[in-house]
Parts: sequence; C-alpha cells; structure tokens
Amino acid sequence: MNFQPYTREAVADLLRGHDITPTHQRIEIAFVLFEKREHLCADQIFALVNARHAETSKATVYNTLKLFLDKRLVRELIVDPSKVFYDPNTTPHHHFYDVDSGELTDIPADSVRVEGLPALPPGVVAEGVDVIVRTRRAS
Amino acid sequence: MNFQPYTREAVADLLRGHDITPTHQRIEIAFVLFEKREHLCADQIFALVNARHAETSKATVYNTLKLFLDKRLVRELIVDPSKVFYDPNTTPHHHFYDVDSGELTDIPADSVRVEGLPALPPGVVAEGVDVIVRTRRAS
DNA sequence: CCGGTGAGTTAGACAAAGTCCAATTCTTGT
DNA sequence: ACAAGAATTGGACTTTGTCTAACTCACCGG
Ligand SMILES: [Mn+2]
Ligand SMILES: [Mn+2]
Ligand SMILES: [Zn+2]
Ligand SMILES: [Zn+2]
Repeated sequence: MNFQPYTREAVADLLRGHDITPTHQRIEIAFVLFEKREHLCADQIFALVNARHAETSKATVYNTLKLFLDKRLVRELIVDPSKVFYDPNTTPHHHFYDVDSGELTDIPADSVRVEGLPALPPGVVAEGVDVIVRTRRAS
Repeated sequence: MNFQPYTREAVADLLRGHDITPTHQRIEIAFVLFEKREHLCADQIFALVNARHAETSKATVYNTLKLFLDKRLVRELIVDPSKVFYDPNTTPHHHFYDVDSGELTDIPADSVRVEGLPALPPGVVAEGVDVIVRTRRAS
C-alpha cells in the first residue's frame, strides 16, 4: 500500500481495504496525507482539509487519525514534545529529526541494521524499533 | 557523573560542577532525580519534591528542568505523546518503551550497534541517535 | 551590620494539543 | 423510503507547559 492514490475513488478503495467505511471526511483526510506523503500533525491536517471550504471538525480529525492508526493506515511519530506527527508510510523506516527546524526526513530501513538488542522481558512482544537521529545546524 | 549522590551536599557539588548555582529548590529537584535514577516527568517531580512540605512551584520545576537540560545534567525523552520524561542518565543508552504501561527501561548502549545510517545532509550535525523499542504485552 | 543589586522563585493567567459529550446528521440494509 | 446504527459536530473541558510581573533571597560593598 505504498502507492499514490490520486483520485478520491482510489482513496476510498484504500480505506475499504483497511476495513474503514469511507466517509466524505475520512476520504479528505486520507487524501491530504497520501497526496503529500509528508509527516503532518493534526492541526496541519485540519487546516489542509478545511482550506477551500470548512468540511471537517477538529473532533473528526482526531477521531479519524486514531482510527487510521488503529487500522494501520498511518503510523504515529513521537519526536516533538508538543505534537504528534502522522506518517503515511507504514513500511519500516527511520527518521532524521532536525531539532532546530522540526523537520522530519525518512531514512530507508533496508540500509540500517540495529544489532545487539537484548532479549525482551518475558510476556512482552516488540511492536517496532524506531531509530531517530536528532540533528542540528552545524555550530 | 554516573554516581549516586546521597547527600544534599553531594548534589550541590554535582550542580556546581555543571555551572549551576545550587539553590534549595534545584537541590531538591536534582536529589529526587538522582536518588531514584528513574525516568520521571515534570508533574511526578513536582509531586515528589512537594511530598513533605510545599517547597517548589510548578514554574520552578519547569525552569529548573530546562536549565538541567541545557547544562547537560539530565536528558529529555520524547516517547509519550502527552508528556516529556527526564532521564538522569546522560551517558548514551537506549530504551524499551511499553506502550501499554508507559514504562521505560534502559538498554545499555555498549551492546547495541546501529549500522548503515546514511550520511547527514550538509550543514547539519548529529546530536544523538535514539533507539526506542516499542513493546506491548504478548497477545 | 545594612542597603542595593541581580539572580531565582512564585502565583496565577494564558496557550496549545487533545478529549469528551450529547445532539445531530449520514450511511446502509431491508 | 425507513429504521437503526455509525459517524460527525460544536463547544466545554483537561492536561501539559509557558509567560509575566511581583516578590524573595543570597551576596557584596561600604
Ligand atoms: Mn504527568
Ligand atoms: Mn500539549
Ligand atoms: Zn517517515
Ligand atoms: Zn534512560
């Protein structure tokens, strides 16, 4: 599911494929995320979706992002202390995070190897391994 | 500076070593962090410092944590979408993060190798590499 | 001592991100 | 077309963190 759905119908199909009933609001939100393929936070999505005409409430943006997360249509990035970013790329990959600008850049997973991690405590299972390289402008 | 300062005087010395004027409030906050050596968030620190007698305001807790961060006495962990954790261990290491319980556990850095990271964009320098293994209770 | 100066602390107002709820509006199946 | 459940909504609310102007305290020179 790493394609670029250009039309609303393609987005609706993508949603159905993830067991999400495609409503007008959900289609617009998914369209914004998959059109840009950028790391966006809730209020950017809210602004983009409502740029032309007011169509979607704040509550629905948050409800929908939580649903997308649950259905594995997007993934959550916790790197900024004040807001969550949503990543339309759910394939394993890592990130550069520029602490000055707040900019997030993808690092493809295939080149990176993380070795020597200790065994997990019993009764616990790994959900994912995130590598975040914090960067800043050279002194 | 990975020792356990048991006395207020030892904490004061630790602060002076980091160019921090040791005030009563700063000593109490550092004492709580270095006594427990746990990952604590601001309001836990606020509660612990004020457990016996009210001694320190919310503003001072936040001011002080920012100062400690700046002076590299503690490090910040961005892992929970709703609050920042402060880590008294500033030596390089990584973390397990249990998404169910919110619990953070250290992973010593020496065993872990991260290989194959791409070169940094020009004009940018790495500040650190964080590896976070998200875990949850087995199905 | 004592008064001045600057650093540190404080209460409380404020801001931003996110949650919750009851009322309303869609969607879907029949 | 209709009923029933699902989704959406405005707005109140909560939580985390920031800001500011007043106050306090430690320290120093006289
Ligand atoms: Mn808390
Ligand atoms: Mn917040
Ligand atoms: Zn990404
Ligand atoms: Zn740690």
